[in-house]
Amino acid sequence: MPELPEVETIARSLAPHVVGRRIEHVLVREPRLRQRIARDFATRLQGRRIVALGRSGKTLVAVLDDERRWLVHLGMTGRFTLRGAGDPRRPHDHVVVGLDDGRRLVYNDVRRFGRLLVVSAEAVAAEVGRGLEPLAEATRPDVLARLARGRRLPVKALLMDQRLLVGIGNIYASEILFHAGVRPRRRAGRLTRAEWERVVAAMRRVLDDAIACGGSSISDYRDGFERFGSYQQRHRVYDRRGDPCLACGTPIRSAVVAGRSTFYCPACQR
DNA sequence: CGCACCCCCTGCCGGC
DNA sequence: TGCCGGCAGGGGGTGC
Repeated sequence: MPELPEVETIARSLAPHVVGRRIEHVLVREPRLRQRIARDFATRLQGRRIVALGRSGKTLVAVLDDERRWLVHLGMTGRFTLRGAGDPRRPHDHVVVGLDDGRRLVYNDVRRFGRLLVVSAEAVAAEVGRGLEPLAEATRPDVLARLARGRRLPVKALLMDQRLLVGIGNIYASEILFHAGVRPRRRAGRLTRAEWERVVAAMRRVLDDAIACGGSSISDYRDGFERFGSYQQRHRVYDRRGDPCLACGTPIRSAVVAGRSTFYCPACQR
């Protein structure tokens, strides 16, 4: 579930509280995530100080004082939250990281699709992918048009391909294409220059607005202090099948595109 | 190359 | 009320 805006919100909510803190103990209660947590995971964190907390694509990146990076990918249902010293343990708390102020960073994940690892700075790109950041200046319409040239896959699949563009998942792909007025099944290589301009503008606007709203809380997502986001209230198409388009009143349609449920307005999007 | 499937795992919801 | 199938925001793999 957590896409770029949710991961960004978690990083921003936690950074002021964890940057500068030293990791005093690490408890891996359940290592069997999608990728098993490495045996030396705890050792690599133990005693380190957190010098920065940010995001790359959908991955949380904590910079450690030995230059290594602690990467946290939340999968579908992962939560990464800060708890007080006395807070009780909860079901699906898989990793607990105790800080030197007595608080704990907790990785909780019902479905265990997440991923936690500690790698060297140089290895980060290989682990999180080398795709373009949607909000970076360099991610311009002509750049996406070039990546899409000659490709027959649906534009929605291209937006979600983390090898090309990082951070956009199933919710925001549908929302971005609505704002751009482009149907999700359009062949990526056949979008016009003007359409790429609209897609890039929509991408920035939707992701910026979603970050400003603290992300979308559909069911599991909460920020680093378990607060809800509110961007779900601004969704124009996601999970609105059959409801009237907020722009023109036409019922929103759904379809499966690239294996994922997809929502669009047949009138506003062409 | 693109996609249709399968997998990972648990919880929830709607239908019967 | 209770059971069961289908579905869920993530990614990765295989085979056609």
